Amino acid sequence: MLKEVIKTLTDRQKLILQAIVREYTDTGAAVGSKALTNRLPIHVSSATIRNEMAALEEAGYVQKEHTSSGRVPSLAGYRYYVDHLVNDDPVANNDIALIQSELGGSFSKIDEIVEESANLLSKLTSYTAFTLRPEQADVQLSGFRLVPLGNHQVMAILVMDNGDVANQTFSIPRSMESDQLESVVRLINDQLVGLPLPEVMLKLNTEIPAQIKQYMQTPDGFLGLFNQVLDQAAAERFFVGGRLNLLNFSVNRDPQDLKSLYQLFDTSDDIASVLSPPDNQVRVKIGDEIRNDLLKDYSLVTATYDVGQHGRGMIAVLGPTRMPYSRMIGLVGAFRHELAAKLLDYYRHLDE
Amino acid sequence: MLKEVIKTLTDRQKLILQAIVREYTDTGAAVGSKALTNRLPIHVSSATIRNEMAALEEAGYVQKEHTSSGRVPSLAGYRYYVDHLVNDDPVANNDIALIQSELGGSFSKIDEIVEESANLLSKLTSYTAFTLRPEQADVQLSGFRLVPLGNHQVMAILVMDNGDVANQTFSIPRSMESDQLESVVRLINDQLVGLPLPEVMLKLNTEIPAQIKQYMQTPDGFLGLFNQVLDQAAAERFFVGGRLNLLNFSVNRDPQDLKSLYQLFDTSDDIASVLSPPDNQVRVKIGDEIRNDLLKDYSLVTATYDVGQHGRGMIAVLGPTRMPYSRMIGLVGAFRHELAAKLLDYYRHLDE
DNA sequence: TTTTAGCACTTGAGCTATTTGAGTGCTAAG
DNA sequence: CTTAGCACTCAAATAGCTCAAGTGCTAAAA
Repeated sequence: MLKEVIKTLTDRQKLILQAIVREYTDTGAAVGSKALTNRLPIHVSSATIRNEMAALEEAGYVQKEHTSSGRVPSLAGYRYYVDHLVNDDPVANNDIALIQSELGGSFSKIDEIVEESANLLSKLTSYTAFTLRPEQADVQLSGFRLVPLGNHQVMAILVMDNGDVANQTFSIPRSMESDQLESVVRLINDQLVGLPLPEVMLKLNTEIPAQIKQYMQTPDGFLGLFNQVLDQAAAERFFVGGRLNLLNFSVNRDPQDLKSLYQLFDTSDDIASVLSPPDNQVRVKIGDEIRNDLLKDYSLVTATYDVGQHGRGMIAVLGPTRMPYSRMIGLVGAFRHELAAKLLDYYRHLDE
Repeated sequence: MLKEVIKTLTDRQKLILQAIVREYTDTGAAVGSKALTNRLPIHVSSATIRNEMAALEEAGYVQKEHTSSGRVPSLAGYRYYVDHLVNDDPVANNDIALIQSELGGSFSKIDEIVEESANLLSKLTSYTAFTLRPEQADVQLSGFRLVPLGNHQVMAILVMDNGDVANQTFSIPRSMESDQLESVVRLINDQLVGLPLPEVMLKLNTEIPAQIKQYMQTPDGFLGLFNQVLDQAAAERFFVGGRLNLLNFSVNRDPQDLKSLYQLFDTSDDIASVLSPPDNQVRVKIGDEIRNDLLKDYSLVTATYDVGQHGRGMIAVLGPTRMPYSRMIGLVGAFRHELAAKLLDYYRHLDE
């Protein structure tokens, strides 16, 4: 993709573009030259502003809704604003306080913390928020249990070395003896426990089936179960908060589109791919930069958060292109910081 | 509540009311006397129909949107239609086929079947569907396990005699010894296993705390956990399918109302109380008969389904008051039948 | 050369007729 | 009891008008 030529703007043009974006994201109405005279730190007449606006329009940063309307920022205008003109508003103190108090409670799983983060972030922004739990590249299977529950029901439990637990109940053939089960547990413990997950998956599809046949006639079901449990654990990485807020900032949209959007939220693989690039900053994607047709009228503020050896997660806020970017960027930045701190704290308690 | 006086209608008035309801639920537009002349099995002039319509309006079964508009059924009109004028349309063959094929797969839990039913029912109707899993009045706690997972993590597993399993992981104090845990398990098994759930809850709040104190300094957390697991199992009784379909038949509604509705769906206790009376028929509640302000512009078609000794569940469809009642009643009737059959089949496999 | 005042022009939003069509109630004749 | 006929009503669509906010351009002022 060719990088757009960035027109050089004079300082005054920058001030005007900044004022247009601020005013428009605040009010939602196209902004005219007269209205701007009051909002600018410098004193110039509306005629001068009109001239500058014409230049900004020429450069592609603002556009008109119709011949005699005020100007509205274009996607390029937002982009320029976000790249060069946002000011670092300090995050409101009570926002920080709210984050700390809501994340301050005691949680019994990281997933709960990450899920609650999605809700909290959507509450703070009034938009829709996404969170991805930290992914540890080298997580290992650290324990395997089969617990007979009676009635030919058995619960399989997988424990990971990062504290994650996955479980699933299933039925076993009536013909199966309990010492057969024990043999299977021993086999799994010998062969798979202590290995990183990708290796576990690999072995499950190569060596293990042959060995397990000694104890079970039809190991396929049992092995499928294993995959299922691991998949399920993987699926729970992704959380959405404030789904319904989408209704607030998507007025006048075809209900069919809304449905598609909600379906997109529910297919975590798809949406995750849309999200953050893995660099360590707050990032803003505007309109079609999101590279998803359904989201081309929205903006996305994303950031990773770093939990040291336990990997990195991601948080994101989806809102209208005319969102107050300064506030959002500040908020997401603060949030990622608080969340990382909370999770580090959580892991510290777990390990000690 | 006083029973409304039901005006006696002539046969011709019944035909006209029936035609009005049909036409209106089909098209959504108020229906006039002229349009009806073609839709009626008898031949009368529009003037006659006008006279009859005036009588129906007098009786409260239809109303006008404004002085010179056609007629629209009133809630009482729908009620009369549902009570006396629906015809038993045979359910479409491919609807039945679809139900059977979607429910035909193999499921590992009844909850999955009941949840899938909610989705399927919403798909069939294009409305929003609710399902409640069968409740067995006298379900007993049939097993209790504590599985140490390492790292001071323990998983508690409760098994019910109807095959339900609930589980939760939690952390224990580092000071706790494994023989203490074993004692607790023994205590629970001796005192609680084999009892019906309500009694389990009772004892947990009376005798048990004192006894458990022998092994644990602070049993509160542990007992709270127990409640939590049981609550969680209870919360999973209730499923919603086709939430988003609400958007289709709630156009022009305040987004705030929609949010309240979705919140209502998520508080299963509230919504469950709104649903079916426990008689063994397909029931229709129209508008304010639902006795919930948020739902007063909707209709609800509910039915119980009977799984013999394993109790009864419930299914329901929520749609606009102008829904095609004949089709809905037929469909819900067929669905409850198929679902009951599937569950009986499931339990038969489980018990054998 | 840059800024500004002034002015003619454009446009959507809001308002007020006006028309049209679907529908009603009523009356009087069949 | 039914129906044709007619005067009447009302929402929805259409057209015309005004108003406010905005623009671009020109020529004078700085």
